[in-house]
Amino acid sequence: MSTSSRFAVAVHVLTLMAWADDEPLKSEHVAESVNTNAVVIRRMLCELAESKLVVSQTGAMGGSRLARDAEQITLLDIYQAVESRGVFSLHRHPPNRHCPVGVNIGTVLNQVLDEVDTAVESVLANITIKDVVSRLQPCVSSPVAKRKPARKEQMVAAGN
Amino acid sequence: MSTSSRFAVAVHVLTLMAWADDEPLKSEHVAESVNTNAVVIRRMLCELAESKLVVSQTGAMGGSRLARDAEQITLLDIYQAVESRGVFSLHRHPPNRHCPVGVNIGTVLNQVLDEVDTAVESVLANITIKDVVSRLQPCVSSPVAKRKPARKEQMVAAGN
DNA sequence: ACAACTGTAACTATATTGGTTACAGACGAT
DNA sequence: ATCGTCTGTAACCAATATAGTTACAGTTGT
Repeated sequence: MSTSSRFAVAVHVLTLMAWADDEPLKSEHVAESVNTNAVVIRRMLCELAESKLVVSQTGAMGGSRLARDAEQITLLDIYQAVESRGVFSLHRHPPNRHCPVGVNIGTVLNQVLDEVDTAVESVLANITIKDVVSRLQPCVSSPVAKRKPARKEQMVAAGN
Repeated sequence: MSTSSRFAVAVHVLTLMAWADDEPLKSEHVAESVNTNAVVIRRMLCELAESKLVVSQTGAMGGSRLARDAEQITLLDIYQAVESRGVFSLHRHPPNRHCPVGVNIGTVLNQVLDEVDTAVESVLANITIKDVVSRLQPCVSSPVAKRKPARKEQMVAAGN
């Protein structure tokens, strides 16, 4: 479904800043860790700045850092800053309103999608960037991700 | 994030079949209700058939119907049949493994994404197609969807 | 045999994301 | 003051996923 890694990248970026502990990071440096182009990072930093999660400084010796403590930034804050829509979408074109199912399915689907969004949000609201940093340290020796088999396996650090 | 309406359409399709109560539906007829092309529907019906949610019959007087009772089909079944990946994706290219954050962020992110997937799945597992059909009837007079303001508003039955 | 269906291939169209180059403007250091 | 180092942003192109369309082979009831 989601073809976008925006959330993953945004969490990565803010984690780097928490790790750097208030020292401003250059977009070029962040891009190296994320393994992408610095402009992609700067675009994302602008969105994060609009949501008051980071502050950036232009000019020489500039860079970006967290706008507040790492334990005051939840993954929900990040999610809302960089992912504009909910988890699912409705029909591209509205269904046939002359069909008894078509005319009302949208209302029911919206109720369901709301339940889903709420569930996702409550998971994300309970994890802070500080939590992510803490979870980072214990796994120095297990560089490969493990996830439920149901999900198409996603490797990290694979060939680089 | 999700640019896909596959889940919404699949729920719509199976709801139609539950509504039709075992009478086989033609793809052309389903497409009319969904407001799309019959081939799009047939493609999706093939996926749903592979997951044993519907059965189709070729030839004259053919069509598709539910493979089992509407209360035995959950939205999780549908989700797993038509949406291949989890809610979020990891980085497109693996992060820099020479960075202390980059080398381990994938592991931590996968843990988080698993939590999210699990939350979504447990919501969907508790709603059946029969539930959707029941929720359909009471809303004959409120054709416009209402969702949480956080989500970009999605209208149904808008201009058709 | 014929008409009415599904299954499927082969396209095209559309949208979103990511990557790249280029450059204006901010700012610290000298 | 000006120079080098940054961010912010516009304007592209590339890659990917989904949706829509036409066409047709194969299946089946009548």
